[in-house]
Amino acid sequence: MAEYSRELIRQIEAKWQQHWADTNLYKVFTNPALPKYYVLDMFPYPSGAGLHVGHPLGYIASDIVARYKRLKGFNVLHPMGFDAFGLPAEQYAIQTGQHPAITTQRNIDTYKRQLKRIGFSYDWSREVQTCDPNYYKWTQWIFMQLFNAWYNKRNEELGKAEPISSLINELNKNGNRYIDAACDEDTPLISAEDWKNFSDNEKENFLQHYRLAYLSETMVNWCPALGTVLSNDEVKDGVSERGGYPVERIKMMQWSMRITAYAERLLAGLDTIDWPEPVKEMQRNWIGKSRGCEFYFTVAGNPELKIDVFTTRIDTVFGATFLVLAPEHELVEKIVTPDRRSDVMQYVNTAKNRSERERMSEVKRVSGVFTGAYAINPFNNEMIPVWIADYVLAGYGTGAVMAVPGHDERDHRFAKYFNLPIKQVVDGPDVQEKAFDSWDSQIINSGFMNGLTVHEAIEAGIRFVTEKGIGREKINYRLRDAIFGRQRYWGEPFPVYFDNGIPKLVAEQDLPVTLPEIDEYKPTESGEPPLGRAANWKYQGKYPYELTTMPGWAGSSWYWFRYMDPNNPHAFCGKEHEEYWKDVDLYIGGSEHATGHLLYSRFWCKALKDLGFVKSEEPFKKLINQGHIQGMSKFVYRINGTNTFVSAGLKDQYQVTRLHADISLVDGDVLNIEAFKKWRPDLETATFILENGKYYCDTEVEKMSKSKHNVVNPDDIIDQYGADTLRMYEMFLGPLELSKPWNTNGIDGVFKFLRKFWNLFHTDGKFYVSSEEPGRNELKILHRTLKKIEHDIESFSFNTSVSEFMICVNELTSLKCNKRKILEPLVIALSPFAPHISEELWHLLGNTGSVHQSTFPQWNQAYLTETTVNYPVSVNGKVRTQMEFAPDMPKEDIEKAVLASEIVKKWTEGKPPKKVIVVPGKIVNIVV
RNA sequence: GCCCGGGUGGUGGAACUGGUAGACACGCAGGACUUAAAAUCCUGUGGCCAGAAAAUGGCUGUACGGGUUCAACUCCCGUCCCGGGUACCA
Repeated sequence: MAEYSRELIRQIEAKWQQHWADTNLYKVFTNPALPKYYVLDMFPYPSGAGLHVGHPLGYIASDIVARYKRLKGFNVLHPMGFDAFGLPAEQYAIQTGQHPAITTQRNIDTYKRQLKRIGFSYDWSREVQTCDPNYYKWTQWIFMQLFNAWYNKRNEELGKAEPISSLINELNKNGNRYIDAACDEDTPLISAEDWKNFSDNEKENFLQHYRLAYLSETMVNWCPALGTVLSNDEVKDGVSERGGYPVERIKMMQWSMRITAYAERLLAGLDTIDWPEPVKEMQRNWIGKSRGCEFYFTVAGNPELKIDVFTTRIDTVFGATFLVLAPEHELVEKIVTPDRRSDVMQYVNTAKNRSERERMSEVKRVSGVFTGAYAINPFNNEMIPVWIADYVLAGYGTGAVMAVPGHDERDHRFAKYFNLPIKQVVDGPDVQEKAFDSWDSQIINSGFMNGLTVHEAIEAGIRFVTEKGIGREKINYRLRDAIFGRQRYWGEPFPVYFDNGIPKLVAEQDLPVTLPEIDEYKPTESGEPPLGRAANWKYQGKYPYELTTMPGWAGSSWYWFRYMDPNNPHAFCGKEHEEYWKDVDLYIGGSEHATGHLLYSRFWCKALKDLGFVKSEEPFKKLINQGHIQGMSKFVYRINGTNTFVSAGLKDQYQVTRLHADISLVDGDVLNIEAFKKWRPDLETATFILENGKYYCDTEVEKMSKSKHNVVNPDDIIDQYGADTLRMYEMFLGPLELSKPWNTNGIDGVFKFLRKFWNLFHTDGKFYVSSEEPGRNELKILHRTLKKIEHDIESFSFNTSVSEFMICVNELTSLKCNKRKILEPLVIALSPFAPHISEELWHLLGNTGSVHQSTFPQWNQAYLTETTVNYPVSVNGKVRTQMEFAPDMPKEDIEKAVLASEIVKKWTEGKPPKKVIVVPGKIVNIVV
């Protein structure tokens, strides 16, 4: 059994996977004596379709790093688990009545079976599942900590979360007069007396303005089809990301998370972590910090009515020719003049009822209405009209803007449409036809600002409003508080009950609040969430529980801590474990989580740190985004109204419908007609119009998904080539970060490489290695390879390490090298990439322990120094010849030798060189 | 529109802080082995040109147009195309 055959591979891989599991090879323990390294994959949602070849791409990379770090002496934490709450399982439950826990478990089993076949070095004893009550007990517990916390901006430089008790103390003493906290905009100012006189109900309502997890009436994205509320990032183009159902904006009592409290720290922290620049940039944009000025205009003839505006361009205030309020703005009612009232109210109503989708798709359409009121510009006392338009958003800034059509494109479009005046106040091209939006010009036509630069004028403007007492500098964020809940069954229940309408936390010893059984997974007839169906589901037998459940991101916002101490019944993570493992050294996952999971996780990590539960400010020190493996979809063409399919080249002659054909039915571009007919009952009677006796399909690169019938299952690749080939091939495909379509074109090359490697250890079909001393040449090959592999893994360039292995094996093969002293270190170096074949050869070499517990061989520069260096010699930048010189030969001598060369003389045509450049160890260039 | 990435042979891709472009692999072509095929092995393979052919040699070439430099896939300016993100954020 010496041939590296399919049968042998199957045996080797099964044998070692079993052995590794039996001996708990990858089990890891907290051990402060050893340096730690934490490599994490973004845990998957276990979908019913199983794993496809795209999933393992990142997992293979992280597994290579994990194994390599172990060989380098690190204590490596490399866990895997499942993000198991989610809508698909619930949708399936609604359709079939099957409990989502059952389907979820089944899917997890499939995933685990598939993952185990690839030979990952996960410590499965640390697996977490977010739907497991032992896990979500702690998700609930963290929610309780956030409910019991507020954000004190006076604590430390950028503020810090504190227990709610410190807020209550202060309220008892001084009311909220001296408090600077992250809280709702509409939080009233109260005295200690007011506070003490509040009823319990009033006290709780007041505290809700401050809690990090709080209940409030907010505008939410309600998706009637899914029966749930969606977060902003789950809505794409006005429809739900999952399913594509319409979404509307409605007001609803909702749990939210005060992530805005952390805006500044989330921003600042980005400079301390090694993440891809695009992801950091996305988070910066998402947080959307802008510095500006907030001040008010008074309403003409009604001086007690003040309209607050926010602007980043106070330097253009003399160019403001009208004000615009959001339709939802509370002052609209008060300022509208009687003659304009009916028009205004009509506009406000349509604007409010316009779905998000309409507003999105009509971004460029101008609409608005005049209120009849005028406001006074405090800078020049000019009266300017006040309008209402839905391009001003109620949720950002103050919900009102000063419109400067000369220097803002939206204001310009509006002014043009309604024929409002346009003033130029920044020096530059004429603004009547096009707004001029410049940050580095001079201010003109602007009273005391004349002659100042934009930046100087902004400072002057802020000073003006501050001194006049009508405004101040203001930092604004685009970031909104995160809605935390959904009207669904398959999620974590809140540890909350209602006592007289007041939300209260259950006692800690009553955790977890487990999901009750219900008869159907739909909302109740009265429109309550599914949990409303649970019979007699009351806290302590009398208090109603909160009926919504936590959103998808709850369980994933802290799971990396649970892996550190996964089975602890007394804490979400034991202190000693948390202090040892601290944070994730390497996190690999898709960039689609840039503004969701990765932002929420950073938020929870910071909050847990503030409250003293963990030590790290940032959860993930280094992040790599792996690219996506796309599918190659195949298409067939059915002639409309018939069951006849026409080959791709002839489709233009007919009216056809384009349909996906499963890729297993297509060989190259040629359809296997017999298999196609058996694919679905309706195709049995299909007829075909062929080209050259064959049916050709069209190909398109698309996302790999079940619905597109282009999924490649890793199991099939493993059946054919083995897990080691799959692993190395996925790495060989190209840089980890790149997205690429899956094709197996090159897989034979990788397979052949492994066989060649195997054959180095075998002579005439028998295992045989020689104990002869290796020659200089062999040692050079070995050490060059070790150096390159080490460098490539450290820089996450796995495709080039596979190439280097190939070069090495090609060279050793042509040298017929079978020397133990060369081959044994190579087995270790290869083991992170191809763990099974390496383990087998390691044992054939007579070793007893596992290769995965050996030590990565150290390369030695002494074997790599060359006796001569090959210099390319170029004349006027064109390489004309090669010359060998000793590595330490002085520049002058090289120059002389080069100029003496016949070939060089030929190219210089005897002319004296203008200049000779000698780059030591690199190149010689002669300029004539 | 704006913000990030990225454009290199027939294909996937390599090229360290500017220093021999196309490593490695696939595919393709030719050859060896074979009755034959598969498998395996060997040789060649960016394009154009010269050479009967080989050896060899020349020109050209990293999306396009400029520039900096002894030297540019790499740096700078402009244009085009592809991918991702974002979208009335005042």
